[in-house]
Amino acid sequence: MRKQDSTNARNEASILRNCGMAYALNVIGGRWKPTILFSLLEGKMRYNELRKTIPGVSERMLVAQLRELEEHGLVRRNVFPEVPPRVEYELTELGHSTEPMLQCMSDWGNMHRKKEQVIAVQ
Amino acid sequence: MRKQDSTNARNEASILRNCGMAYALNVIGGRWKPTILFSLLEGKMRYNELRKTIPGVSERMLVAQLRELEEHGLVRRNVFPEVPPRVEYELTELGHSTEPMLQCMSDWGNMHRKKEQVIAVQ
DNA sequence: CAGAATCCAAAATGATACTG
DNA sequence: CAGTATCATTTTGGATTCTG
Repeated sequence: MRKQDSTNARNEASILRNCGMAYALNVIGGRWKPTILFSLLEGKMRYNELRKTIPGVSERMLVAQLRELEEHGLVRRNVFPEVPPRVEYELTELGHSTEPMLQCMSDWGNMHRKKEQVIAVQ
Repeated sequence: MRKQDSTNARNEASILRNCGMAYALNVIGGRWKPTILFSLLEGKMRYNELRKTIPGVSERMLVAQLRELEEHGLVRRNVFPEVPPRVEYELTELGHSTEPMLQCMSDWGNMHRKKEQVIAVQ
């Protein structure tokens, strides 16, 4: 087996290996989604309540990301027909299945950031 | 304790809870970094070899992301003084510490994508 | 080979004002 | 309250050419 062959085989293996990652990034990637999901792990929340847990997010972005999460089946949106309106967001079962992944990310961040720093998104 | 108080307390707790996440997103967030790191978990690689394991990445982006990962101390860049040049990238100890997090992401992706789909980045 | 430099297009994000 | 709509800005990405 020549060197070239083993290199190509390794590349193909890596590409395949990266599939799951690519899918995950597609669904929960981006600047806001992990934080949104992580907040919702605490339980259902109304729109403005959720927004307050995520410093720096704009209304536009929060709504857009919530819609994408809903499309991908991670988040359920409950609209109550009241005045003033009330909308609650909560994780679906699929949404809850991201917990280990999100917890890993959060743990890693807490482990490696300087203890004193309080990091806000961005 | 009024409702408002408990809501505020919950928000502050969530904001703090999100710090680690925010830090993690800052360091390994973005479209390419998780895939780059995940590929490098396989071992050190030369620039073009690494590029082949990540379909869709441009030279410009790959270099830029590698530089940022280097700045954050996750990746080491070894330049060999040869002609033609050889540059090898490998994870530092800090880089390796992302393995559980990356593995979680990849596992989640593999678990939930349709088994037949082969997902390329983007 | 491993990039740097340049130019441009497209997408993501932000700020603000407005509305059912 | 929970968004929309609009516009401005930033970031990201791609294509191409060039170089030690």
